[in-house]
Order: sequence, then C-alpha cells, then structure tokens
Amino acid sequence: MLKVHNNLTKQKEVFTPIDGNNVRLYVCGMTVYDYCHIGHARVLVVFDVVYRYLCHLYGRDKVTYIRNITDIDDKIIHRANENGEDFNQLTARFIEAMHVDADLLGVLRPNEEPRATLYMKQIIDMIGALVDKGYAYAASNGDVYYDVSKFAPYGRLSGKQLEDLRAGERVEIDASKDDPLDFVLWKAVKPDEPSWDSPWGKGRPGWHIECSAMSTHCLGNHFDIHGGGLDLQFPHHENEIAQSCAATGDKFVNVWMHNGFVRIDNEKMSKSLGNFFTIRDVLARYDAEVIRYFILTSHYRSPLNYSDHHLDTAKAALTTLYTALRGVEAEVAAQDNAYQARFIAAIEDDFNTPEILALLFELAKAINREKASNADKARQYAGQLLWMASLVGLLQQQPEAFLRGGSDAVSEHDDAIEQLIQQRLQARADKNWAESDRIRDELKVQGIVLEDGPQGTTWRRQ
RNA sequence: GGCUGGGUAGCAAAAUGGUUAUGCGUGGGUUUGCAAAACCUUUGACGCCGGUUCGAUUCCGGCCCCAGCCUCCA
Repeated sequence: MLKVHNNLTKQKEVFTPIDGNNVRLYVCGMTVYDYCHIGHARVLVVFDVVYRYLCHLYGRDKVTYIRNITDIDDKIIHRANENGEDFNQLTARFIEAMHVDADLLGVLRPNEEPRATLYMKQIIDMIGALVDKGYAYAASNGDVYYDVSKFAPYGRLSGKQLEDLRAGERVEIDASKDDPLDFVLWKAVKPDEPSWDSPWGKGRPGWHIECSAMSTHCLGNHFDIHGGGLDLQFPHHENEIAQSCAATGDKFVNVWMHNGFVRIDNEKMSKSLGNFFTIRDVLARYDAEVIRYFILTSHYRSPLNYSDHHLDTAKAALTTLYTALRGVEAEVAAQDNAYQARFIAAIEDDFNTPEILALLFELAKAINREKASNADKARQYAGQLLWMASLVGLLQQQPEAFLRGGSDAVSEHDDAIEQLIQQRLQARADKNWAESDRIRDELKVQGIVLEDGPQGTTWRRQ
C-alpha cells in the first residue's frame, strides 16, 4: 500500500487513484529564462521517482504525467529585452537546455509539457468563467483580479488565515485591488511587452492561472497528485486551488506533494539570492548519476545541503555499488525475496529513498561476499540490486563505463592505459616490483587506479 | 509578528517505546610482492528541562536553536 504525505492534510495517507485506469500527476515545472540549477534538479528527480513507482504499480500506460513550462512572465520578458531577442527565441533555447539536463539526470519525459503561451484560449476561458461567476473582477487599470474573499477555504493548503496575511508586514498595497490579497489573473499590456487579445483588452496571464488552466485541461477538473517545490505552496498552489475550484465547481486535487529545498551554507539555493549552481556547472565536474544519487540521499521533504564534499561522498558511494556489480552477470530478479519486500516497504512509505540506498549497499555487500565462492548467488543478488536501483533510476550504466569515467573518456587514452597495464603485467611476471610500482604510480598521477585481482588487473578513474 | 518543518554519532542520513540502520571517515585484522578493492571487526548518536511508562532518541508539555513561507522563486 503506497502511502504519501499529503500536504493538504499534513498526514501520510494511503494513495488511492480517483480512477484506477488513469493515474494523473501534475508537477509545476520551470520558468525558462535561464539554465536549471540543482534545486530544479531536485524537483525533476524527486518526481521522476514518484512517476517511476506509479508506473510500476499501475502500468506505464495508465499513468499520465504532466509537467508544465512557464514560457511567459516578467523575468522572461526582462531577460529577452536585456538580450535584445524575441522572448520565444529565449524560451526555446532554455527549454532545449532543460531537456538535455533532465535526460542526463535519467529523468523520464512526462507525457506532456504544456506551455502557457500555447494555452491562451483555455486561460482566457477560465478567467472568463471566474468573472462570470463573480470570483474575479476587472479593475480600473485593465488588470483582472481574483477576489480572495469570495473563496472561503482560501489558505487551507498553506495553513494561513486571511487575517494573518493582512496583518503581515510584507503585503504589497496596490490601489487598483479591492483587497491587497487579491491576485492578478490577467495583466494589462505595458509598452514593449508581448500581449494577447482578451475580453479585457490586450495583455497576458498572471502566473497562477496558467497551471489551473493547463492541469485541468490535460488531466480533468479533479486529479490525483499535484507536486512542486515547497516554495510554491503559497501563494502559487493556494491560488491554483482557489481558481480551479471556483471556475470548475469541482474538487481540484487529492494529494499535494512538495519537495524541500536545496541549501547552500544552510541557506536556500535560489535564483534571487544568486547562490545557485546550475546543473551544467556541476556536470562539468561530476557524472550526472552522482547528482541523482546525491539528491536521493535525503528524504524528498527534508532540506538537502549542497557541497562538493557531499558530491564526493555520493561519487564514492556509487563507486562502491558499481564495483560490486563489476564482472557479475546479473540474473533476472526472482519475485518475492526479502530484499524486494523491504524495498517496497521503503518506497511505499512516502518514497523513503535513504532507506532504499541502505538496501542497495546491503545487496552490494552480499554480492561481494558471494562473488568468489558462489557465483550463482552473486548473480541473483546483482539482479535484485539492479531491479530496485532501476526503480529509482540508479545504476543504469555499465559498471566499467561508470568506473572508467563514462562516455567522456577518450578511448585513445584508454588504449595507452591498457598498454601500460600490459607492461606492468610483464614487470610483475618478472618480479620487477620497482618497475611495476613505477607504472602504477605514473597512472596514479593521472587519476587512474589499478586493482590487481584474481582475474587480472582492472582500472578505474578516481 | 503569524504560519510550516526540523534539531541523530567526525560528516551525511533513516527507522524505532526495550533488539545492527546505511554510506563516507577513524582504529585493528584477513587478503596482496607492496598496494588498491573486498571481507571481518572497532569506534560510536539521539538539542535542553520536566512528565507518562517497568523502560523513551522514539509519546506528551515547556524551553533553546536552525531553516522556510507570509514578495518573484523548484
């Protein structure tokens, strides 16, 4: 029984699809005006694990995964103007970059990636419905606002009371709003801004409405899971609930899931603070799987501290796992084994990935123990290890490829290494230990580690 | 100020009312020409103060500290 922490009720609940034949998941994706950073990588990976497991449980053809792309907003317009380019050109570039990064991280593609600019009709229709039903009003400045006071449950998701929000010191005062807490659905066009026609004049949608329009259009008014970063809980998701429920008259989402932040020096990594590393920055120094592993070392709702030291640890951990798998032909995993049962218990307990990683190591140790004496048993353990690792998107490379530095490694250099190893094997046969050690040290300086085993000498990149 | 989370050994990070987390690191051993890898073993922790209990890191209360949201943000 899969149990998921529902942020709407603040409780772990048994997950039951609304319709067992169509499990529906929506995740708030990226605003595409820059490269994705490690915080974005976390959302991608966390919900990739959710998606993979839902597919495992219900069948891939029964799970619909939608992850939107925000391709029009203030920052995009600003950046495009800065660059002196059309905003569509800017967003196209960063959508492409996002796909490259996500693919490298082993993130499966969602079924659809709806974009705000391609959903103008649905967005305008929804705003129209809200105006017609009296939940929204056109203001004197040409903007259309959502009247927060009309939606009684407002604040339920974030645990906020309207009174408390009003008492807060940071609520902006805007003369054209009836209430400072009202939020914008349609922004009237300003000079040098892209705009679309609407019943309220030229303009563009507010941020929140696009997700209400796209999620309900792609998945129906009422769907199973809505996810995103914790910073979206308020106001973004709170506003989505208000808009969607008011516009459709139906219940919106059953389960809300939010992942915790990536931190640097105990502070949230964010674009506004400028303390972020892009996925590309990190990929220049670490294999993408190291990033994925690092993200899975902490539970998805906990904070995750970013540092080189932690990435080094993640790399060492993956090296251990791949070393265990090296030279072992995995057997198809038998159903119903003790490790599998523990894996299921862990992942079904609100996606407890740290517990799963612990299991991977127990299996790696089991493989190493049996490798020499009981090859059959080792192959079985390897099969079990790969079975559970694949469900969290790990250990998908060939062990040799990972240990030798992956596809970036220059093969001619690899040939040179092989030659030196042959020379060293001759020296060892001659019991010329000085020469043997000299070659090993020479390679060591280049970051190549040699390991002499019963089956011969193997090497890996440090 | 209001509202959320969290404080576990050198670092990272789970579970759990009484029994080994796990990884990296450290000490010892096996193995190796010497190493490396691997295996065995050692070291270890539950923010502070009370309460409940035969027994609490785990439940309850108070306190201290940290992070986040209340403004764009995954």
